[in-house]
Amino acid sequence: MSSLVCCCRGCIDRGDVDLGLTLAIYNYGFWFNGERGIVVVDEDKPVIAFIDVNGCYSIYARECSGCNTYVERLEWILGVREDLSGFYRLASSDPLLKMFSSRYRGWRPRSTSLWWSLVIGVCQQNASFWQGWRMLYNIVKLYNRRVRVDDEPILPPRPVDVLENPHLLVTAGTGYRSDTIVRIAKAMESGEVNYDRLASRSSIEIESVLKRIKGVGSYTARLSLVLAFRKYDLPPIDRWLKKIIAVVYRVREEDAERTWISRWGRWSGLASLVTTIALDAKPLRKALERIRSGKLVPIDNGSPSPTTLWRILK
DNA sequence: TGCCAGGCGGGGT
DNA sequence: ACCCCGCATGGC
Repeated sequence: MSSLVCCCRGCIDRGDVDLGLTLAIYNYGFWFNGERGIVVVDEDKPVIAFIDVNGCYSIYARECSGCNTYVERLEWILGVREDLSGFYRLASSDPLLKMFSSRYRGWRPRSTSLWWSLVIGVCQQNASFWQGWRMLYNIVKLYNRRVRVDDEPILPPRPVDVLENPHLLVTAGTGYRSDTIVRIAKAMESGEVNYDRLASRSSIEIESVLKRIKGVGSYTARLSLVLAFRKYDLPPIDRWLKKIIAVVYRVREEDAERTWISRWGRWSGLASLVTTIALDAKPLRKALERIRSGKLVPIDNGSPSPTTLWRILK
């Protein structure tokens, strides 16, 4: 287990970003407790940040040479410099997302590593929201990668951890998806897929490279564009969202993607993610009921959803 | 019990 | 370019 030392403390200028929302949504209790979040700044070294909802952070690493870089990366992960005014301008007149966008304006997507975004996508394949996030939770808990800071926080497994003990993926309930996760781990380890090399390329190019991994299709690759690259021009559209688009905008399902992109433009991928939050990632049937009754913001009745996950799975 | 769920690839036409 | 099926698993 790595022992980490505190490299730097400070407070970021969070502007109008609501770090409470940003840290809470789509997160687990071991990485956010309502006051303070743990952000993995660099999975490999590793570098982690503790950050309070007020923006004050401390960054831990094995050695402290690159502290300014770490702070910049922390800000990028939290999206505090990201200008979403274009998205909100469109959302303010959108029948599906205007309610969410006016009440959750301070939220930003929280980025993950490329590796972890792909694992997230694979766990969502052909499964419900709850099943997928439960799998992901099991993976983190079973690999139990820890670093030595006062309370030994848990980190996601690295590709190498998964390759050392691939069978734990099955124990985690990923079923046939485990082979895909292993292939992703190999592609990352061999350098065949590399974040820094991809980051400067276009979304279409990144998608096509990621799709070379068997088991990674459009949906998973595009979810990575959103979560790992903060590129939103190619939206992840699964059968859930496709159906919702068809109903809300009264188009044929085959026209759903075109409709979505022409409506949201460079914000399409963000709009996809926001839709899942606004509808509490309910299964299709219930999501459509929610739309019919106009309940287009998260409802906290204690049941599992992107906004309540952190209070349930700890 | 049997069916479905926020995909995907492979095999058919 | 389609259509269709199977796929591990867990929830209902």
